[in-house]
Formats: sequence, structure tokens, C-alpha cells
Amino acid sequence: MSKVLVGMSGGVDSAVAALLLKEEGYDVAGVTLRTWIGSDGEDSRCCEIDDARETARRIGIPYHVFNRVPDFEEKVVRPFIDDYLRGVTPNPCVLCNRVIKWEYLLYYAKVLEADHVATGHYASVTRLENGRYTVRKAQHTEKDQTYMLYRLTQEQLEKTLMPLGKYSKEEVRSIAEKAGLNVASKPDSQEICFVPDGSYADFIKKNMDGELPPEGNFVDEEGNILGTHKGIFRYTVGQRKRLGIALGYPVYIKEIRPDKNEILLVKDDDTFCREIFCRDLNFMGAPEPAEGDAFRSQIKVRYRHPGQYAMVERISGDRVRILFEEPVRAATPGQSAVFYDDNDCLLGGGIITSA
RNA sequence: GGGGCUAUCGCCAAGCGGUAAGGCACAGCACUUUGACUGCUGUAUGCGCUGGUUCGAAUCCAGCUAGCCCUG
Repeated sequence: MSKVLVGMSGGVDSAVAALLLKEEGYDVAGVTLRTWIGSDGEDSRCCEIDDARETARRIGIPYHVFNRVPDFEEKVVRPFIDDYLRGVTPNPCVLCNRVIKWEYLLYYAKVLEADHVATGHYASVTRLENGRYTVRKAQHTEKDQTYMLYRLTQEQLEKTLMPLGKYSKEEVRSIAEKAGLNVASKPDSQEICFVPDGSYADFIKKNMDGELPPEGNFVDEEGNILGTHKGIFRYTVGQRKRLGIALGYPVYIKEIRPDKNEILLVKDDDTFCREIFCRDLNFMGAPEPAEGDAFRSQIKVRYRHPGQYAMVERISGDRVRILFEEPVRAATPGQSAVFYDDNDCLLGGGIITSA
């Protein structure tokens, strides 16, 4: 019998993933990686251990908790803070999946002699004809989570099971309910797990070293000063709210310029652009393209983005140029551009450097 | 010194005697395993101040105050 380690967050999704695998006949064990301890001593929302343990007991599987707090701090939280301080908008979940979740899930799978790891992501692991592993978008596309998974390696995917790809959120909840799991109606997780109150600016102030980034100017495209911003780490491209500036019409952030400590504001239509560049590439369904090669692909520029067609051209070892067929809104440095084929399979992706 | 104009929510701004539009900003909620976007809801018992006319005034009248402009 094949043994599988299920990463359990304490939420419904991973609980049902464990349940389904158990029903399929796998030898299932539950694992929670403890990644964060809130300042008030509470567990972060990413690892509500009591709920996970209770669920495991209910399903009748062994359950383990492993401490990865220091790793998470170093590999996810630190870069998150550093990015914001340099005027870049990070996506910690994308990073965490590769360097924490899969990294340590697989490590413990080896220790516990499990053949597979599994999670409650809404996505399916698939092997393409070319022999490569990839993830396919969830059938219920509103919940599709493949965007967050694009950094996973072939080695990680090879051993991964995602049982929820065919299910809708409603079905998952109803399965949980039928099984008598107490997490059945638990609210969906949201926002950054280590910033539960959603106020990441306060979080950064509390956790950074050194001086607080200074105030600076909001400017328009002609260089006119429109107002004062409260430190670039508080802002992101495409942002409209909380600028504290009243021009009579809404304005959006087009660009954050750390070198001048200024922020460029434009009218809504001007947040669009056609060309962006990426680095830190990872190829999944697509084999590594040679330098100079280009392919057409559907691209998501943020988690909730329907996707738009573009040509992706590898312009150097770790750099790609993306030219959209239609302008894309508020592509943001630090966020990821993720490539898909027409069968909803993930081809690869990278981190946006400039738009 | 004389003449003129303007004073309505944090900003802009409708209103022109009948019981305070709207935009921006702001706040809350919804949406969301990132940041955003978006949507919905809320926000002046009061219209520079003091009197007066009127059934009724932000809207008419008088005085005062402040700012702006023109003229000496």
C-alpha cells in the first residue's frame, strides 16, 4: 500500500484531501508544518494545529507537527519585508510553497518513508506527453490555485498528489460535513498567513531593522509634485485607495521609484502596458526554452486574473520578455507572471522585474 | 483710501425662496491562500458670523469678518 503524507493547514480543503486519499486506500499520515507564531502567541492561520489534529483524529490517521518557524522566518518573511522596503510587491505564498511547504513535506516524507506528499490545493498534477509534470487548473476555475504553484520543481511534482482538482468548494464542504469534520464550515483562509490582521505595513514597521523609510513625493508624468506619500513600502502598483490625495478624479499608482523615493500617479487607463520582463524563471509543462526562443501562451499576472495571450521570449539565461497582445493592467514588480497552455496546464512562470 | 468678487463636508463643487446633488479623499463590509483592482454601504440637523424679511432662507436684505482682484 502506497503511503502519502498530507500537508494539513487546519482548514477544510486539506482535511478533505486527507479524507479522500484515505478512502482511496492510501496509507495516509497528516503533517502540519508550523511556520509562524503570532506576536500574541497564537498560531497563524496557516497552521491551526488544534483543528488539524482533531481532523486527523476524526479521519483516523496519524498526525505530526514539525517546527519550521526559523526557516519560514528566514526564507519567506525576511524576503517579504525586504521586498516591500525596496518598493517591490512580494508574493510570499508563491515562495513559501516551494521553499517551505514542498521542501519540508518531501523531507519528512523521506523520513517517514512515504512515497507521496499531498495538499488540498484546487489543482491537478498531470504528466504531459513530453514527460514533464505540471499542474492543471482546477475544474472550478473560481477556486483555481495553480498560480501559487508555478515555482514547484519537477522533482517536487513527481511525488505530489492533489485530490481536489475535480471538486468545487461546495462539494468539498459537503464531503467534510458528511464525514462529521468540525472544520466543514470554517471560513476560507485569506490574506497573508503571518499578517492575520491584514495590516502588512504595521507588520513591516514592527519587524524591520533600521530606519523607517522616509516620506516622499507623489508625482505625475511631467514630474509635477501632487502630494506626499508615507514611505514607499506602504504602496503597490495599481493601487488607488489609501493614497490620501484628492484630485477630483481617481488616480492609481503606475510606478514606484525607490531611487528617487517617489511614486508615479496616473489616471486609470494609464496603468496598462504591453511589455513586461521577468526573472527567476521556473519551467513546468514547458521544457526550458533556449535563449532567443519564443512561444505563445496565456499569462496570468496576478492570482485572480483571467489570463491574457502574449509572446514569451527568453532573452537570456534567467530573463524573459513578455509581449501581450492586449495591454495588461497593473503588472507589478515582485508579482509573478505565470504561463499556461490552451489546455489549462501550467507551462512556467517568473517574477516580474519591470513593466 | 475707493471699487468689485467670493465665502456650502478634509479637497473640488451643485444649489438661484420650499426644506443640503455629485466627484475626489476617508471609513466599514463583500470578494481573496499574495499585494492590488472591483462592488456595496456610510459620512454636513447644517451652508463664514450676527441680525432681519417670510408660513418657510444656503438661497432675499443689512451689518460684521476673512480671502481674492482692480484702482490709487
